[in-house]
Amino acid sequence: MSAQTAITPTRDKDFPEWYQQVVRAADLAENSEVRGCMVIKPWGYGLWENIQRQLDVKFKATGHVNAYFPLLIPLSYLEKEAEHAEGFATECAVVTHHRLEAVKQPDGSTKMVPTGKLEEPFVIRPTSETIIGAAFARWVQSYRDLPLLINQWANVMRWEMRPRLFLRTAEFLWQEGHTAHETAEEAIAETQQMHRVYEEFLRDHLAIPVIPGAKTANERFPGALDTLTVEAMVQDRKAIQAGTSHYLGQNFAKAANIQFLGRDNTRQLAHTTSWGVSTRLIGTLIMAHGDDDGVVLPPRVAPQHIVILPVTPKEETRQEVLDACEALASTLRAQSFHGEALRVLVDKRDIAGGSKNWEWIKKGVPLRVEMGPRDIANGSVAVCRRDQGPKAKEFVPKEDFIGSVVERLQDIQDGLLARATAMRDANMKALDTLEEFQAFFAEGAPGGFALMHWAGSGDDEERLAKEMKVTIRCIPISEAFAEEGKCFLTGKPSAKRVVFARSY
RNA sequence: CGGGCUGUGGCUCAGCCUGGUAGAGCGCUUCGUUCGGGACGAAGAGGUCGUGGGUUCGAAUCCCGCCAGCCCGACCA
Repeated sequence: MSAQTAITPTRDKDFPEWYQQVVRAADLAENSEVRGCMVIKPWGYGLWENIQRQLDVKFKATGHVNAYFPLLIPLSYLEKEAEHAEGFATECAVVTHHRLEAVKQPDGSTKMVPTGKLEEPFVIRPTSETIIGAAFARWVQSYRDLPLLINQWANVMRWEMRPRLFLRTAEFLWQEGHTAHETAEEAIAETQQMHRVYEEFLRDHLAIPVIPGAKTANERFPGALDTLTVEAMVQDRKAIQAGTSHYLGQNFAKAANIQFLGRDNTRQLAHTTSWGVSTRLIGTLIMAHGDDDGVVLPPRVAPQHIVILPVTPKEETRQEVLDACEALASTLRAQSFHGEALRVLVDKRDIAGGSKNWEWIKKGVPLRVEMGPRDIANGSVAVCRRDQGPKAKEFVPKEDFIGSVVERLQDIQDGLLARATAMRDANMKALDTLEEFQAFFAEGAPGGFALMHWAGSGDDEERLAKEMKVTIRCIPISEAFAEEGKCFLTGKPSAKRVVFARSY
């Protein structure tokens, strides 16, 4: 009965299957009866709430405010920006009716039949550029109305062919920032600022190192002039786009007619941006830090920082132990970690201690604290860290633990980032020739991020994507990638290396 | 939208070829023994066998339609 690892198969054996098992074992989410749509369970949603709250603080700190726009977009709005419309056309859910009629069947059952066909169908938003653009057009009259810095927390729907929990679902939760500016320079600066916010959030909150960079024209958001991305590497060495920030130029302003009277008394089009991250961050988090015993959560976003497990071997001392655990929890909750009160749960459920312990291992709680009669007598607690083995346990004086708990959490947070960074760096290589490139991504090879000199065309890029399933993840912003060289495919001069990888 | 596969208690699946009216493991409930620990034993609850039709005395099992899901391609946060 005792398995080596809590999750089978292990990451090495079958990474995609491991991922699915982890999502289930950690009780994060499940597939629903609606195709491609997931039920996010409390543990997974708690994670999202923390991500949401902490990002929201950063958005507010950079001058943005939240608003909410309709779920349904008039079909005609999507026809205004051709490139954008084409980009999303194949994955739109369309609302065509507005009422149902109950029709009695011969067998006595009732069938609901849609009636009330709509003159103009609505599209369930795949993203909200068009409808927010329409609002912006009403709100902006003068350069004095700019910039307009709006964010929306919402659900969107993209009828994906192949859904996977958190990574690609038909409906998903996200935030979409939409801003309008007087000048291109300001809009570009905004795009870059939010790109940095994402980079920092991934690094400091999710403990995931990313490579910030720009997408190539092929990979750009439909309708954007420039798409910035933060690319993370997860444990199967594939890349995942964790956040994007788009400079939209005047394309959407033109489509939505966002005009204003400028300082020089001329009518001008606004310069807009949009930027977003989604529940995909949770999938990224799982794949970046998870191990063969389940999820490993960075303390900053964990729904619970600490779970206290009362050890109650004897009925006589049971109440005493529970009281002591509650008292410890209260003491801990008075402390804070990065400005948030410590989240501490006392798991009083009357189930076998071992399975209870394993449940929290699988859920990835950063610290587990056991306290039983012996600990109370000794004034100690048993502390287990999720970033160490499931059996690793340290007995420490209770007062010492209380005094060091914040430090311990930060140590776990830092350790996860260090581990993820080491993993990424170990699988990132600068290569120079086509042969090296092919060997790097050959079947059976470990793969990873290949840093290549590139001066090829969009068609060259597409061919590589088709033939080798490898794409340019980004053209890094960092000067660390800058150096003179020759394109590995065309031999043309190149001033910077780009990141090639397989991706999610 | 093309190619392959699958739909059986909460979960994973067996049974289908060779029709006779439903099984296992896990999970769940109760009791007992354990218990700093993903325990053991016993008893028990739980199933229109995706759906509609056909063949048959009789269908989870054979035939046809439909629906849903999974995997492989094109698309994607």
